[in-house]
Amino acid sequence: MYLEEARNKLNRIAGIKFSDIFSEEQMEMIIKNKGKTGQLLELTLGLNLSSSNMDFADGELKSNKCDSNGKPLETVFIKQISSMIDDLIQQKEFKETELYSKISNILYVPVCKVGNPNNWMFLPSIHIDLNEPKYASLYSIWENDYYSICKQLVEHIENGRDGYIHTSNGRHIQVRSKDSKNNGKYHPIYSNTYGRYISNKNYAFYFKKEFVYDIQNLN
DNA sequence: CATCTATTACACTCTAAGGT
DNA sequence: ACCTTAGAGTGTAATAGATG
Repeated sequence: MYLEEARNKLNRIAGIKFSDIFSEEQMEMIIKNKGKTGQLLELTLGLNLSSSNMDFADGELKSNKCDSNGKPLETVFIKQISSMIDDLIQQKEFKETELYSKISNILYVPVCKVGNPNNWMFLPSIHIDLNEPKYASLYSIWENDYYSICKQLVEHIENGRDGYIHTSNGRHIQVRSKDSKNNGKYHPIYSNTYGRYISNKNYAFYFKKEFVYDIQNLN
């Protein structure tokens, strides 16, 4: 499915409260399972859940918790970094990274989660196509963020007191820890470049709230 | 310096994919 | 067929930072 098709579908259900879109059973899952809303959105748009890198044939779906005005209440998760850690350490060309392909064409969907889950709703989406002239400023921010973060990670590894990576920030993009325990253990990241573990747990790319504020101002 | 707010690190659930 | 891992989604406690 292409992003545009999903955008049309989404905008037909934007503003309708969840209890009028989802079944009682689905509503129960939304309350119990913290990650369910994004998955139900994918299913409602006609996507299949998968762990492939991209949601659409030509782009990515990103939903985020916000208030009734669309003000973001959380950072936006992008992807884990363990699979591309050596690309980051070696500062691979931004346009050739999995990160770029993931964020170069985004359908951003704010999800208003105020009060009773029955009254939650999707808000109108924002389509961010980095090739559009109006988003040229975003491209340079993200490119700068990417190389800045790469350098910060290397700095942590080579000169930090523990030799491990730590939270690294750009203007819009951030790398910070994101992992869970399995049998009491995290999932450390191993670097082939250094031939050793460079973290004690997994880390991920996130968009900071500034990203949302900026794309809202551009629209 | 006490209190409020934002950020950071960690926690949790589910699914697909891949190995045995 | 079963188990493990990675990746998608989130929530929240504790800390750091801002503010009166």
